[in-house]
Amino acid sequence: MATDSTPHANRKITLADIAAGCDVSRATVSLVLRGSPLVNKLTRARVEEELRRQGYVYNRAAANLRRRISSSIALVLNDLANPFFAEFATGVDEALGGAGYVTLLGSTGESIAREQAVLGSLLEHDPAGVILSPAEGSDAGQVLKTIGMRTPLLLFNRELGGKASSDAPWDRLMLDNQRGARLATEHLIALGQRRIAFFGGHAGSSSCQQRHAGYVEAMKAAGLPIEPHWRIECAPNRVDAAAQCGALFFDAPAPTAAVCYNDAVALGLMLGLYQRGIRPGRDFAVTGFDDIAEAALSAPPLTTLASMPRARGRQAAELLLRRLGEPQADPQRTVFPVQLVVRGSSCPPPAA
Amino acid sequence: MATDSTPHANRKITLADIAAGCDVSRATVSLVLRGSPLVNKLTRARVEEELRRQGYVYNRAAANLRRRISSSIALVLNDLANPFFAEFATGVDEALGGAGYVTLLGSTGESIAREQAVLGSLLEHDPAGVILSPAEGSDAGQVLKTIGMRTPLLLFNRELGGKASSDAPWDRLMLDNQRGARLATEHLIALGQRRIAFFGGHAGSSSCQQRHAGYVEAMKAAGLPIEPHWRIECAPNRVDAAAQCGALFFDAPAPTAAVCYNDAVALGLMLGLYQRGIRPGRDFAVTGFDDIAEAALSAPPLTTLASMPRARGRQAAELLLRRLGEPQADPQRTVFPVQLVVRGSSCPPPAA
DNA sequence: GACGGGTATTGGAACGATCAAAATGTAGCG
DNA sequence: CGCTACATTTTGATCGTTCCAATACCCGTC
Repeated sequence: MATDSTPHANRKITLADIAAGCDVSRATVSLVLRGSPLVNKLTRARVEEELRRQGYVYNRAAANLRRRISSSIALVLNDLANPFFAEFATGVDEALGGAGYVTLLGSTGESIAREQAVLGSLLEHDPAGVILSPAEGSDAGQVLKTIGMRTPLLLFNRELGGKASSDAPWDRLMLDNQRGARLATEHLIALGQRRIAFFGGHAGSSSCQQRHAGYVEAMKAAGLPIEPHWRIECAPNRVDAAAQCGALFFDAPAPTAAVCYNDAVALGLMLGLYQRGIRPGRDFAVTGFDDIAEAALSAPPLTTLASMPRARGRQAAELLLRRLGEPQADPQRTVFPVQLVVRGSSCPPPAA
Repeated sequence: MATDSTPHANRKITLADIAAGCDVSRATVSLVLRGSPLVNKLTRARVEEELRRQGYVYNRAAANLRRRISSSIALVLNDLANPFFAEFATGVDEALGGAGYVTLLGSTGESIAREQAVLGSLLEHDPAGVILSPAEGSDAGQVLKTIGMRTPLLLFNRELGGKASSDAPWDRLMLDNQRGARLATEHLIALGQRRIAFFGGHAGSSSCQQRHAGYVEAMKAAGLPIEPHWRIECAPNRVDAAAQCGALFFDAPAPTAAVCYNDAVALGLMLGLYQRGIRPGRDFAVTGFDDIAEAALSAPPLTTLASMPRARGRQAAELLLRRLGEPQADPQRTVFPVQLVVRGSSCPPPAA
């Protein structure tokens, strides 16, 4: 069915081939490709026919080299397998694709070494900008050194360590972690909870610190005590959270509610609670963070904070694209106000 | 802290800059960069120092242009937000990164039009190959036309419509859908189930057809009847599955078990069952397909078929890389034998 | 002191596109 | 007929890298 009048040379078709094929210069073909009004209608038709006939595909790399521009954006994520980031990536790709950019993907798996390697490798492809959700413990100096000053960086989700935030030469898109955790904690307090734990995450990560700070803020404002053993660390995934569940109950007084670092942790904790015969949403209140798809569908459905990752992805892309337009403007910090979504997993304490 | 002895010109550093900086030719610098044994130790040291001093970054696009090779692979997925594909993408990126390739990402959101657009756009960046999990209803002729004969294609997860499979000039990596669904159905039958529905997915998709065929095969082999209203279609996501749950019980005889198109559907169905007061894993048996992370953590945990998407991603990358090495070899079809994972959601029928 | 044989280095032409400037052709007009 | 005005097309240099052939140099030998 394909129009294969041309024998299959094992070489790629270039402008020169088209030019030769319909007896014009390379420049004219180039003008046709870019829809310039300078070319004669008849010529354009002839050239377009020849393009189709030979099955020409544009070589954007060559064009970009000459024009000294770039049409790709690097997207580097600490954990693509996490649905939150998968949604985010989808949003980024949507928005970038719409603007004619291509997404160079890199996943670091929370490894700083891989982050460096991936950034270095992607930068060799000369992206117009970088969207980075850094690995835990990633350092500003390191990142700045490999990215350089020329390529705009948009930082998502986490701050980088080691350098004062104020003079960082990049834009940021963050979630309002502190306020979110405060809202969740206040919600539990309003339900009558008094012994509330903060569960999950690593104390080293900036988002975890912020969420914990929000929790502390709400507890203090309500005049409630905070026991040291109500702070349990664990890796931000279900499996580790389920495993660490027991730690909540080693010492008295045991908590009757937990503000969790994120949804993955909250879902894992609920599983752990079930395994000990404790019913989340009835005997023990749980809140999450992120509002991933399964939060609404767990049993009980999870009270959490919605950050709308796909929309954040689009937003990140738009922020970066705007930055490309005005490279000199001051670095900008955007904070998205997460929203509390109340569902069945939060409940009053069991009648003592 | 950065070694900024060079004033910040607003131009990128090139080979020529380095060459000028330490008084050698561009060719020599190029040799140093590629670790050629031809250059003198002393010269090499001088050049390397200068590279560091000026903060040179390699321009792979320019090099690829000259060498007429490519160092990127396009990865086009029908639904990146689905954890199954997110895991797959992670695996692909892992393996490609390890082999020095960069991943060009594209997500189509199950739209054929977007698939065409995305493929076209990515191809302009001249990838060495393409890994494609096609959108539902995507047509072989169309895809072949935009990809052309030159760029190797690895098809994942779904077949393309419209062209005979046998003469398709691309490799494929598929899951053994039919056998998987047969295993699940046989498992339910062995538990004593007799009225088993096939729930979810679109009848148009090849994977759905294959899974349904496996179900039919097992039912027929056991001599069990299949009622037409035991085949419920729905979009392959939780929300639609939960909404369609009721359709299972419109007509008698109602099923007491369901083989679901995939895990997302199974989890949605379980939610729908709960909402009608039916307890999955006790009153009604459910099986899924994919073994996504949350399958093990739902309540009850989901009996399903493990396909290990991250490993499949690595495998897909390896298959494509091997193909790049030997472009002339015959197209290859690889089928991964999924494994049945028995968990709590499958149970005998309630004692009639 | 011309010659052979390493070792190290280099100039200049590619790769496939774009851009600026120059070159065509074609009419109109005094 | 010569001149400008306009529309269309072409020439040749260029982007940053690699390849190829050529060269420069050093050392030892006849």
